[in-house]
Amino acid sequence: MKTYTISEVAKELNLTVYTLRYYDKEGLMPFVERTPSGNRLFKESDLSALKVIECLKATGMPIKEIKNFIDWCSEGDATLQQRYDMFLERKANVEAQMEELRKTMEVIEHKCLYYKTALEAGTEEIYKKDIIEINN
Amino acid sequence: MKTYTISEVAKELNLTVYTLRYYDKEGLMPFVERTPSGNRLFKESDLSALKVIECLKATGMPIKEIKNFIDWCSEGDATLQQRYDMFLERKANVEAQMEELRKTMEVIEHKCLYYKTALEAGTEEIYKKDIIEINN
DNA sequence: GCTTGACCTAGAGTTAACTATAAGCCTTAA
DNA sequence: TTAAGGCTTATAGTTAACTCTAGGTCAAGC
Repeated sequence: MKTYTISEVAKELNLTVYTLRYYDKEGLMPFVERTPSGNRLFKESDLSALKVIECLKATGMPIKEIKNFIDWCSEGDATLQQRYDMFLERKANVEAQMEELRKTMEVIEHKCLYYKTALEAGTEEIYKKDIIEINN
Repeated sequence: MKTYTISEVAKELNLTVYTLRYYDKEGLMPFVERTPSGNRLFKESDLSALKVIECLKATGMPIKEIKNFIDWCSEGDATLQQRYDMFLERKANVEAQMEELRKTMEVIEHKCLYYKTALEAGTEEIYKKDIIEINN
């Protein structure tokens, strides 16, 4: 069975070895085994789990909450409902973030137009008396 | 002309007065005037500018870079191109964030399904030998 | 056998973005 | 005229998520 060293995993997941050790210290990787001399030995399934952790991080979840999830995973079937609820909550959260980004994008695009027009005119003075722009 | 105190602005923009003073200290609000006794006095146009600042923050722009933009604004027409370029860059950045969120959402939705199925079965053992899940 | 390089831990340092405190100044209502 | 409430500054503290350093172990190649 193929295994990986910490620096291979770091490369693969675009993280640093510092970050991986930090995650371990925070209890995010209780599943990673060691060689007889104490080096971390990552399995394929550990890589998968780390990808899920990265995904949860991408939703904006703080590490302490990710740790709760990992703990639930270790507890087995008894925590299936909590974990399901957590992912539903994450889903709602990501939807809200997307909506916020869409609104942000609207303003940014408006500004792009604003500056495009100003650049063509050579000045933004044209907007200074423009009530519409003032409300943006 | 209607003006606002710092706490009115904080309420309006869902920020704290601490945050507003911090922004001021960081040079994000050189336009805000003062009363004779030294209190900040916000105009409508200051609120608009703060909303643009909030928008830039929502794109993930660090405060120091927002300060650069504010400085450019003070320098007038000579910096129109820089400001335009900056907004184009922000736009690309937000698009990338949206794409990343979409990918994240796919994984989260997959996980929601996973747990829904596991809950219905009462166990996640059904997945333990499932090669497909291991690669997620 | 000894050097090199990758790994280990514990713990200190960094950074961004707040968040709070202390001490003090105006204005206003009792 | 004095007490309260909202403002001011300077500065210290907090938090999350790293990021780095020091000092050490271990396995492989010369």
